[in-house]
Amino acid sequence: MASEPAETTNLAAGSDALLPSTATSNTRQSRVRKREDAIIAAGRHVFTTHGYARATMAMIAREAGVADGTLYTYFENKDALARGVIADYYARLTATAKQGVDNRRTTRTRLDFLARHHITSIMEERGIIEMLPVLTSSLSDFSEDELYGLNKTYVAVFDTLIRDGRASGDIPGDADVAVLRDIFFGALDYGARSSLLRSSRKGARKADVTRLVDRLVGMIIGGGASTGSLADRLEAVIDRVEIALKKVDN
Amino acid sequence: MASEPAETTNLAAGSDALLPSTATSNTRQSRVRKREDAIIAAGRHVFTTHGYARATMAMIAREAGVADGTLYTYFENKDALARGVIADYYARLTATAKQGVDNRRTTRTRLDFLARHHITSIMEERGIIEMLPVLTSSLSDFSEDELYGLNKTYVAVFDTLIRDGRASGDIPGDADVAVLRDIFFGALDYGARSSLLRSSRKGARKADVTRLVDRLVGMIIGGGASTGSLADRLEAVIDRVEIALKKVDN
DNA sequence: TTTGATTGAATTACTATTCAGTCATGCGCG
DNA sequence: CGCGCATGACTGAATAGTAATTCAATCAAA
Repeated sequence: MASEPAETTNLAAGSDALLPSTATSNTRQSRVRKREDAIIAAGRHVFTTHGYARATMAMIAREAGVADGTLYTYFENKDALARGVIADYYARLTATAKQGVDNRRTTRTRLDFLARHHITSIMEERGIIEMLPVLTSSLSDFSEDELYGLNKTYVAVFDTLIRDGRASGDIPGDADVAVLRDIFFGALDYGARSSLLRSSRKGARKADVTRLVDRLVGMIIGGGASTGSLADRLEAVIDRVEIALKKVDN
Repeated sequence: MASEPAETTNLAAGSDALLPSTATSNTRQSRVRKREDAIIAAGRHVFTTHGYARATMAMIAREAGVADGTLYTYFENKDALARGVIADYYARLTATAKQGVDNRRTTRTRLDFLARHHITSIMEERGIIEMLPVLTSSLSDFSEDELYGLNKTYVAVFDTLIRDGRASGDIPGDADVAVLRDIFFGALDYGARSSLLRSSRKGARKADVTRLVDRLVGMIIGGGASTGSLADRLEAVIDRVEIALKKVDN
């Protein structure tokens, strides 16, 4: 946990974002914080493997090494605990995404990184994301929910990337950023799910990811798979005419 | 329910796919079937509005107009009932998708229809789809699950469309169909969710859908988002030529 | 009359949550 | 310096509420 390669994509556990992480400190405060971390880590694991409904407070307590009741001094209830887990997840996801993007130069490598980073994280902790609908349903004013804000902050990394890419001329077109966002994250989320279902071997999954990311990035950077030059499109049209004419011959 | 416009996109309720629907028949068999339909309809409504966890068997029974215990003569348990609802949903979704595609000529209009059809259905009955993760988690061999098969049959409509489009030269490139599928359905699912959260007005949501679908179809067909270009006009001409040729064939 | 569907009150299971009691820490005071 | 108390953390058995599920009794069609 101490010497983390700065460039890695995965979201190692534990939220040591704040405080100077004095590993030796043993004050009351620090122990409380450690415990909170342990509970969140346990929650992440249990929720990820069992899903919100099947996960029980008892499981989480046991895994965190505390009594059932202790959970309630840290989180008001199961719902709040799950939200805590998600908040921690988003915090790490956003931080590593930002960092990775800042470390690259070109729009293409940045986009490529962000795509891989997202789909990889999703695949590793799919269960976390799947709790979102359960927690937010029956919430008419979702825009006031903290989770909405966390997600917004996260996707802002993408939005900024697109705007910068446009400003520098790397990304053609002027489609609504929201549309590109839907396509980008939607494809990655769906791709993560289907790859996990389809391929059991890790190597196969990696290939799935590469294929999808390459195509997706190409579509966004290239303004469409076949850049849509007039000549290209005319050629496609000519092909169709020829095929149609063939029918006439028969 | 009797005189349904053939061209509509929405998935009217009730699964009258099979049997000649003798509205007057009053045999034991027919009443049993009617009751099953009522239960599925009630389940669909309750699950959609409350989500799997908050929906109770009592609610569904009340809404279906039967006693709690009756549900168990039709479905083994809550899980099976939810699966029944999903199966019915997929059956209708697939049927209307196929029908709509078959009713159009060009690859572009077919793809456009399929995209709108999908996102519209999702937006209307989002809760149904969100039950999937809950029901399938803890299922290591998902590929053996019936729901997997239903989904596969549904997306096959897209796969066929892409292959046909390629054969006729409408769709350039030779990227893995699975990749296009991830992008297509992923973007639509994600777009449905974010539009529902973002826009409360129905008109705004409609605009969201149009923007996303146009862009997405453009990306796959390769035409880009631009409209009214020379190429578009040529394509329109070709459509007319093809239709004219059909008439010649007859 | 038989047979299968239907009923809904009773049962069962499960778990989130509470709380009275225990414990440990760190601080103030002798 | 060391002692004991006040404070807050921690414990886990008991509670409480919720629904899923069962089943003996009833009903209605064939």
